[in-house]
Amino acid sequence: MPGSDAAQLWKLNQRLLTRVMNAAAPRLASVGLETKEFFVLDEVDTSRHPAELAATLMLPKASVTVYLRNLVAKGLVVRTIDETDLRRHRLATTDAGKQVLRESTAALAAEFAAMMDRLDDREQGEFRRLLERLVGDDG
Amino acid sequence: MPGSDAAQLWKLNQRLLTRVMNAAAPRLASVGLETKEFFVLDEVDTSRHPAELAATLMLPKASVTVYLRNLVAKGLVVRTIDETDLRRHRLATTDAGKQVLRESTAALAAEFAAMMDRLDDREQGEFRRLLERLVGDDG
DNA sequence: CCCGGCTTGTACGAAACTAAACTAATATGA
DNA sequence: TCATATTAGTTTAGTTTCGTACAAGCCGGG
Repeated sequence: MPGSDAAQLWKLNQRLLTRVMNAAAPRLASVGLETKEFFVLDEVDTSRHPAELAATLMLPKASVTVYLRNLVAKGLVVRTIDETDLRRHRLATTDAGKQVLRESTAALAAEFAAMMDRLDDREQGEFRRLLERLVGDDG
Repeated sequence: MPGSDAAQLWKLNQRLLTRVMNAAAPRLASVGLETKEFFVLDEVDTSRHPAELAATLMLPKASVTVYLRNLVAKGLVVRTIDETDLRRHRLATTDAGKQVLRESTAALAAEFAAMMDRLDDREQGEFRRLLERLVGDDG
């Protein structure tokens, strides 16, 4: 229950998340996405440019560059120069990207739901509230 | 609503997990462990041989080989032949390994606690309860 | 205006990871 | 019994990911 139990809990949490992603990978592949690409694509319309995206997803900038290059090559994302800051790339999903994102999100819904079904609606709401507090602000 | 909400919960949880592990990495490094090595070392005395360990941690066998080689080189783990099945390597942590494991577990728990400080006592209890439900029995 | 200091995205070489092939030992079964 | 299939662990070769350095652009103080 004291400190070491927290580590145990975290270890199990890690395993749970890994298991879900492993289960989801084939479904993502069927719509042509790698797992990391999915997370990047999913975040594109929220985080407007690569640096912000890297910060949000806690990935190195260099890695984000690679994933974006792939997504652009697949025609799922477009890059344009930000006229207010010429260093920045404004990012946006294409229609095809939105479509793929919808499909992949739907494909994953089953996996996520199966994991979260251990909690009832109220608990899921509470869990979400606490998570947002913990993750919030980037801290 | 349930599906996409579950996905949202998944993402938040994932982000939190990554942040805690990133925060813990320097502390683990100070006792001479990489993050992945920590997970392997932690599992050595539970899963007796590499194949089982790979299955439990959901890592490829080849990766486990590498991590174990490093842990053995550091004197934290010993490999012996299993006399009942000569293909198998029996694994065990050394005293030094146990010591490092205690220290690194404490370090991880400390990071966990630091993260939880954003919540008050009641919320911390609730969060842990929900997390335990979620990962319980490991599913 | 312009010079240092900061930020943005990318490129490149190195490190980490993994899929597949390989060696060795055990199990199966005709 | 002994060929065949299966399992354990490692090695190898190819890919992915990352740390560092860099060019380009922004910003603030003189």
